[in-house]
Amino acid sequence: MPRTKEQFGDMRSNSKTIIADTALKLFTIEGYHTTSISKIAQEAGVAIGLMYNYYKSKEDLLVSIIDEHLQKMFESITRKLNQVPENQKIPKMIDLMIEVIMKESSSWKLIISVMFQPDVSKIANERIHNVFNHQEQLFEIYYQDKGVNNPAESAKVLAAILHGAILQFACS
Amino acid sequence: MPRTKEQFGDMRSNSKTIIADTALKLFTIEGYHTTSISKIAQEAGVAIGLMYNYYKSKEDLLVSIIDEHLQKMFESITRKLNQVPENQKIPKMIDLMIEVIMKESSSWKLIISVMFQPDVSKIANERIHNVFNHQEQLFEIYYQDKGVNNPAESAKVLAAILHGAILQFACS
Amino acid sequence: MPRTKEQFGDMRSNSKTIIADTALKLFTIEGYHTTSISKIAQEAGVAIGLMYNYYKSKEDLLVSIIDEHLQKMFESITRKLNQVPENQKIPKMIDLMIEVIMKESSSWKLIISVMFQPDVSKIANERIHNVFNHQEQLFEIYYQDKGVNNPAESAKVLAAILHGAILQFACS
Amino acid sequence: MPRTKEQFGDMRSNSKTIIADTALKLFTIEGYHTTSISKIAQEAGVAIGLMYNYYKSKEDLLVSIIDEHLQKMFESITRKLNQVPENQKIPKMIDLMIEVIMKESSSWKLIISVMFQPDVSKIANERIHNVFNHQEQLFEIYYQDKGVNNPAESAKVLAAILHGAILQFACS
DNA sequence: CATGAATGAGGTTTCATTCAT
DNA sequence: AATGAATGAAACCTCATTCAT
Repeated sequence: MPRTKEQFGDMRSNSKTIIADTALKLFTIEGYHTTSISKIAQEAGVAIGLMYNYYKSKEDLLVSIIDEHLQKMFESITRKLNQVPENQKIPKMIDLMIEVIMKESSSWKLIISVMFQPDVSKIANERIHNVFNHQEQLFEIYYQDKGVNNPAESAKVLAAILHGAILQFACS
Repeated sequence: MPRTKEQFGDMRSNSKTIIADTALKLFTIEGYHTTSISKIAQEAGVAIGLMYNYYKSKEDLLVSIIDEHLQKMFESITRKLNQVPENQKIPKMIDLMIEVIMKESSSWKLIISVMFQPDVSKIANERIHNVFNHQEQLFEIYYQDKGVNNPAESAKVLAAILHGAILQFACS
Repeated sequence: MPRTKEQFGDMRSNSKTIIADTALKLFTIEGYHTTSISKIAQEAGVAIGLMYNYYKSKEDLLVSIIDEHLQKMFESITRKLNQVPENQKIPKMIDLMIEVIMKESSSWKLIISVMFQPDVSKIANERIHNVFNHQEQLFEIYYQDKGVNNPAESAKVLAAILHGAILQFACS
Repeated sequence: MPRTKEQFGDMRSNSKTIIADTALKLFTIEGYHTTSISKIAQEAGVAIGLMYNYYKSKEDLLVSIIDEHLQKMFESITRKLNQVPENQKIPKMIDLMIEVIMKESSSWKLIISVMFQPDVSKIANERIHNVFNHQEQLFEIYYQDKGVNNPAESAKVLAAILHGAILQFACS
């Protein structure tokens, strides 16, 4: 009698999580290039080939991990921001970001480090920079609405401070 | 007429310099792992094997480049600090560091990026962190001498600010 | 009500037939090596593992398909040849072969292509060549009985023409 | 003292020839997919990686071998056809083709077999079919010039006979 | 009989390093 | 000092096959 759809779904979900978590850990500690697929498999206690049931390639694994974390963070933040009055959204957003980052610092260390590793993965790199650029734009709109003198410049400064702080934290 | 010893030395130092400069450029733009020795050789216009006349390995090349730049910076800074009264040495040091970094930003981008790339080279990584830790200690001594309340903490903060600024600059 | 033995047999034969037909189609279009078991299963709408209920291996699947078609052809031909006077058997055989091949050209394209693919399967390859060699021997006996001068040579020529024609047809 | 350009050129040429010849032999005997790169290297007496100094990939190796042989054949044929009166060019061309094929039968076995192996390499396959289609067009022009009734049809028949003959020969 | 996640041998490919000249 | 062909370990990746349910 074959397993049910649900049982198979659970198996997949479990394996995928184990692999992604192990990869995240090793990428963070050892770095992306020096972490081999077989090392991940060994550490995760699965066969080498299993990763390829869930991810197209090593790069796809990295990008997926990063995407998932970025998405999770922004989902959670966006949800919480709904209950905040318009003119306090940006300060609150900064608070929330730092909160999220502190709660899941290990995965964030990876994300931060990828930002400074041009050779890790151009794709992953672009994703992250897009996110940060997008944030700067949000800041600019915020400053425009507030009638600040030079919103673009102010947004740049705010983004620099925020991202600098994240960075300082993640690398401590 | 046979070449003089100096001319040989020049040639050597010439090829060596070209290789090191090319490597620095490529490491910074493309990253350490994605820059192959043959790419460096091609870009530098020399044979693949030539690098191994000057450096033991690819890692040694990286470490040497970094060491050289760190050393050059601290030599230059130390020299200039001799003419500065004791109690202004730290502020002056910070000025000088930023000045040096701005003048040779491309090499500093590499150094910074290596700091965040655990997989590039443990050795290079350690060197750099040693330098930054050493600097923190200097700050601590400075604050002790000044009779500041909590010199260790103050040194940490100063170092964080300085290194954060360097980082912000290097990654802009 | 429990299923009868026959119903089970039908189901088995159903899945088996679907798998074999799908495999034949894909092997012909895409080639043997580039057609994966999972592709066949997907296309056939069954689980990957099911194939192994019916066939020992991928190679066995191929050999079985080929064997089945060869056997079916010769059974059908032999049956029809019984009603033919002895001295017309060979010409009739040729007619029948061409008829069969034209009726099931797609499967024959596979068989032909396997003949020219040493790397597909040594076993399958040998089977097919045996069949063709066997046919040549039949021709030789036929020519001997007819008192032809050089029966071996004539048989070879006849076989070459026939098989050349089959080939030309199958690859058009 | 480094080797001269010429010495290096000879080395390259020798290695490339050894690899291509060995590959041709193995592809013909064992087939493309069942011949591994390491088998070729071993048989050729060189390191596994050497092939990649000369060819981009295994497929590129195959395509290059085929291209080279097709080109060599048509060059040689075209050269010889220059000295033949216009209205005898096609018959002469057929003679020459058969001559060339008989002289280098082993490489032609590979080419023929690739024609019937859709999974070997779509690229190689297309190249070969282009050549044969081109030839059919030449035949058509020839028949047009001769004022034959149905030149397209006649060309198709002539091509079929010629290529059938080549095939019969190559697979004997 | 049917399922598909899991396995791992074996393939292709890369590239730091060596070495004869 | 300089050359670049040759090496081969080790990486990534594929896919036929197994097996628990």
